[in-house]
This record gives sequence, structure tokens and C-alpha cells, in this order.
Amino acid sequence: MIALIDCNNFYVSCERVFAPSLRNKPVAILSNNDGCIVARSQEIKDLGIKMGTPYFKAKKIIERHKGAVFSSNYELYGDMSNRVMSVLRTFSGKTEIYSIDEAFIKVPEYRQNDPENFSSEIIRKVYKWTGIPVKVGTAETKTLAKIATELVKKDKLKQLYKILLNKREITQALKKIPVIDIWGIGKATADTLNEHGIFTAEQFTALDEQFVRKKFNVMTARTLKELQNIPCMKIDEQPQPQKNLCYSKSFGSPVTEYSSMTESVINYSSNAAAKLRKNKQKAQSVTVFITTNFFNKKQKQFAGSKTLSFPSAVNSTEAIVHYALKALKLIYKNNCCYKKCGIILNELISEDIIQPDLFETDNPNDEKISEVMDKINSKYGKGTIKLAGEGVNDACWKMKRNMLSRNYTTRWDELLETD
DNA sequence: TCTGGGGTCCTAGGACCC
DNA sequence: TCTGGGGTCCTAGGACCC
Repeated sequence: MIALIDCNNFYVSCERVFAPSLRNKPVAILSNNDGCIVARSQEIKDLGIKMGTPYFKAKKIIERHKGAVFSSNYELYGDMSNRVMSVLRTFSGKTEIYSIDEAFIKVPEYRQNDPENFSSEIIRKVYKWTGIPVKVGTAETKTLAKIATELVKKDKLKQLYKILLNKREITQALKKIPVIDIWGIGKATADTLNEHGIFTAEQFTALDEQFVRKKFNVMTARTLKELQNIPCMKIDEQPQPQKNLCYSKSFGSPVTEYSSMTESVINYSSNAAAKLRKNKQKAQSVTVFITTNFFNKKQKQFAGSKTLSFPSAVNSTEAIVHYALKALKLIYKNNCCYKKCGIILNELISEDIIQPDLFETDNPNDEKISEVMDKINSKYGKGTIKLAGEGVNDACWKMKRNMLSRNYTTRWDELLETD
């Protein structure tokens, strides 16, 4: 038996924990650069504002309803997520953190005779200990557990949990779910299914496995079996180490100068390198990409990317910045109005794997310098020490975060300063 | 004026090997 | 005149997730 725990409007809930006056008001959270709406309270949804709506299109209506809007505060959400997950671990020895706001847990044997009570205990304890409201879906497969939480959302059930164990109830449930809402079925597959006259999860579940396997792929066939209550996906406690790491952001305002572009590439590379070291990994190659604003139809469009391999796996800021700048030089085109750039570190391996550098081009001091920088930044706050090439704090390309809340749970010094 | 970011997995096709 | 069969590896692109 598997339970899926899903935090309700997670980012919104995090902000509300520290601003209780917002509990019954419309609250929206914006993407980087304060661009799109990426999380919505129920009140915002009720205003008809869709996920991903550009903020400028929804601003007026939110203001009219006296709603609150926040820039996304990933430090806060990340920390709140850790708290929720540690509460969940008190319920089961087997938990899989699926995303920042969701986890699958295996229901322990001795709790399987009473999933209702088990669910409501989870909901109560997580709320009491963290302030975050969650919903719980229980079933014998992951995909059906997902369907169960979907039903809680859709039907606005009195209970914040749903149990899908017996056959009749499963069939009833699947009738209410359009294929696009099935976990693992996206737009493309849903469109094809619709063309074949398949609209609900119940209709999909009746299909022949071989047909689905042929028409689509193994993943979709697996989803089918899971909906037929045949488990195909295990709870994955030890997620595989990450294979790529990407740090990319749109610019606050467009970049037209090579010097600004280098600043941002140095900054993004340093950030990516720091993340890599935090994950205790090294990269074997780096990709740099730059693009113009593709929403602007009148502008000349350009997108370039280049991947360079390191002589041996690295994670020092110095080495990564060096190669990223080399790659940038190869793709940069003058007279373009750039909107975005990004750094991808590829072919990641554990930093414990020692790979001798054949040509000994590494500078052994680089790693030590990076280590010291990490220590200083972790003690005194991100950005305390950085490369001069990263430019100043108010550089035009830096992302906009005009409505940022405080790091209530991770930076007490910051609170003391501002209060 | 203003439109996000970060991942994974699968597949088909090309290049190459014997 | 007639030109095989069986592999592996890599890459780009598509599809999906949050």
C-alpha cells in the first residue's frame, strides 16, 4: 500500500505560515524575474487565473481583489520542504521524496488495516509541526495514489484524503479523470488518445497493453498497468545521482554588450559550480547557451550553444568559469538583444572518483580556493565572497525579485537587521 | 513595458565495428 | 547480374514531470 502526500499550493502555504493574515486572501507566487504566476491559492484559482499566466496580465485583477503577490523564495520553500519530509519519515521507514512538495511513502504493514486513520494522522501532524496543509492519496500503485490526490483536489472533498483500494471505487474514480490528468500522460499522448475517442482514465484503462505499447511507448504501457492496479513502479528511496546540472535565468533587462554577457556567464558558472560541490560531484563537460527574446517577434532572433569537455572532471569555480567563457566566445554574436543565458554541467560523476589528469593542466589550488569560498559564503551568506568578474549587485541583467519575502527559517541575522 | 527554471527517460537514426 | 547480418555507441529531439 502506497500513500502519496501532496502539499496544498505549497509555495503559497509557505508564505502564509509567516503571514497568517493572508489565509483567506488571494495569494500568488511568481517565477524568477517576477515573470509568470507559478503557484496560486484557491482564491486566485477561483478568480480564473491560470497556471503560468504572465504576471502583467493578472496584476490588475489581483489588486482589485486585494490579493498578495510574492517573488519566489526558494531558500524558504526548500527549508520548509525539508521539515515536511522529516515529519513524513516518522510515519514510514520507506519514503521517496518525489518533488519539493510531494512524497510517496510505503504504508507500514501494521497500519494497513486502517488507512483512513493513518491518512488523517499524517495530515494533522504535518500541519501541527510545520504549518503546511497536505492531502493524502492511498492505493496499491503510485499512479492510482496520484489519482486519489487528484480526486481530493477535483471534488473538493471534505476529507483531505482519499483511499482507492477496492475495484468498484477505482472504476468510479477513473471515470472522473480526463486522460490529460493522468500522471505520465502529457499533452501529446492525450491528444492522440482523444483522436481515438479515449477521453477518460476509465476508457484508457480498458485498452490493450500491446496496443498502447506499440502506439506510444513502454512508459505509457506501464502507466496503463498501474491504473489496472498492477504495480510497476517501486518506491525509490535512494534517488540516482544527478546526471546534469543546469543554472539558467532570464535577464532582468536585455543584454546587448559582450561585457555584461561575460559577467552573467561568470556569475551563473560560479553558482552552478557551487551547487555541484554541494552535491559532491564533478562535471566532465560544460554547455553554455544564449538566446534572444523569442516573444519579441520584431527582433532579430538568435540562439547559440556550445559544449566543451574538461581535460579531467572538475568542480572548481575557476576551471568551470574558464571553460564557460571559452564556449561563450565561440557562440557570441554581436548586435543581438539577449534575454537569457544558461550553464549546463554534463556527465556528472561523484567527486570521490579520482581521475588523473593526463596532461596535468589542473591547478591544485583551484579546489582549495573554491572550498574556502564555499565556507565563507555558507557562514556569512551567499555572495559574501565572489569573483570580481561577476559584476556589481545592481547589474542590469540580474533578475528581478521585487516582492521577495524574508528567509524566515534560515537567516535569523537577516531578520534582526531588517527589524 | 512586462512571458520561469530544472530535471529524467525513451527512441530513431547515423556512424561505426566485425 | 548479383552486394549480409548482427552488434554498439552517440546524439538530437520529443515527451514527460514538478
